[in-house]
Amino acid sequence: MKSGELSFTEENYLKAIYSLSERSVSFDTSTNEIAERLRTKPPTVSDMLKKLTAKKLIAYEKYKRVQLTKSGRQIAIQIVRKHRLWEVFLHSTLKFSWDEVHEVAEQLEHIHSEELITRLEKFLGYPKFDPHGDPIPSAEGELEDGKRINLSEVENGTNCQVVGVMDSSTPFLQYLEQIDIAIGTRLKVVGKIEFDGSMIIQIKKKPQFTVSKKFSENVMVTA
Amino acid sequence: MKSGELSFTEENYLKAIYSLSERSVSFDTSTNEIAERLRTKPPTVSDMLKKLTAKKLIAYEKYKRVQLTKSGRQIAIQIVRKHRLWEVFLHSTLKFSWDEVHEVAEQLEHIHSEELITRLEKFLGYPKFDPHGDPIPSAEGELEDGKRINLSEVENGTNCQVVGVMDSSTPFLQYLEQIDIAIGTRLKVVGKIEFDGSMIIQIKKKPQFTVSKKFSENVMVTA
DNA sequence: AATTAAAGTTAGGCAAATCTAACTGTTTTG
DNA sequence: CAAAACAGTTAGATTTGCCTAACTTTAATT
Repeated sequence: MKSGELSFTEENYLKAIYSLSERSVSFDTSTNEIAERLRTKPPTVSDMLKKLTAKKLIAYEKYKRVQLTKSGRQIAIQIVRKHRLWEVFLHSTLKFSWDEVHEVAEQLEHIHSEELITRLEKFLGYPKFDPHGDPIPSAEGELEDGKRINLSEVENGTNCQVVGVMDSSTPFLQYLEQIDIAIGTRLKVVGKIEFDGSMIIQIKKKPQFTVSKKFSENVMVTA
Repeated sequence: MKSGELSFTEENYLKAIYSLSERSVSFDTSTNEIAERLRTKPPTVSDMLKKLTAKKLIAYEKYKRVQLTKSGRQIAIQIVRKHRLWEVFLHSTLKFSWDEVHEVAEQLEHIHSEELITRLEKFLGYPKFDPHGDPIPSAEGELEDGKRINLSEVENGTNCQVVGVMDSSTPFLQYLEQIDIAIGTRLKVVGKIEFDGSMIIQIKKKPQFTVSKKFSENVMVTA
């Protein structure tokens, strides 16, 4: 391991602390939560927290809750970025299904090479969201949270990108597949029908088609 | 690490033993050679050799030389396979140069996922050689050593794939680039000129062109 | 063949990451 | 508010991979 680089394990701790903190009001988390997330035991976490404190990656005092420092968060975000870019690669390029990508991405996210990620991102066409619809941080760590809105709220003539669904029933997913819409699909709203809220949509240069209000209300997009 | 899976370190030892053995007449290697290859010290190697012996991955007796067992070699070959497929990915897909791919592939080769390699190989179009012209073992561990011959020896009307060069001077490499020939390029010999040994070549559906005998003698291909 | 040189192995130790068992602090609650 | 429950830490052991120093075996050389 090159000097300055973190170990696989340290990176996993930062990632866990990051994601647990994000889910909390006070942007912090606890020893036990981390232990549970990483399927390890609290004493192990206690040890690591001391180590990460020494490296100034977390702000932590005995018996208190844990928060990432600015540099700790920066590193965590870079790992998330790598994880999500690899997920896009696995899904879009290698045709893994949505649910198969995570495990492998967990390994790939720890590959150390700036250049690799830069080129991978370029190859993938600078995607903004992973196959689960979660946003991909930029190289600078910016989390563009292009507010996710309902397709039904998109204005006429606007381009948007599909980032998730509200309904994950089989019929709905099959319908999506049939009309060739998936996470990441970019589409344009070319018309709306006042009468019943139907929408006319265009994908790339394919023929336009119409979807119902019920449909568009179940698709999440970002501008 | 899932049970049965080898650690990063163990995999590196097998790979080192494999490549050092291949280069020897008796298909074996020594403690010191391994230590040097892995930039570690002989006692460390001694320890690991005991461990690998216990796992029946190597045939080894104290103070004697080391050989891989059948299963050890099988595993080593799979690692080589992964390494070379990743090299192709880095070079062909992500446009890394020939000399940049190795370091990153050293990390990627240890990702554990059969499915990943299966899909990666398919995506890459089942390449037979890596960017350095070394053969890629099949999923079954077969090392197709489609004898590398001189392009000048290829018969009229035969398809072949470029696997290496004899000359690596800048002018030659620049010429290769200019006429769009790289490692992995598939081409067809469509004619030969008796007079001076020139060759008429076709790549995919591009226009045919002629190369000199001096040129074709410096290109290695496989049938 | 005896001695030196080299190759290889033990012994003992260290650091990282993990565990269990026992202890200490904090929180909840009757 | 005291006691139980929970959360968190320390202590001490284990495993893996690595090291140096000292020893042993094999090989080379005079």
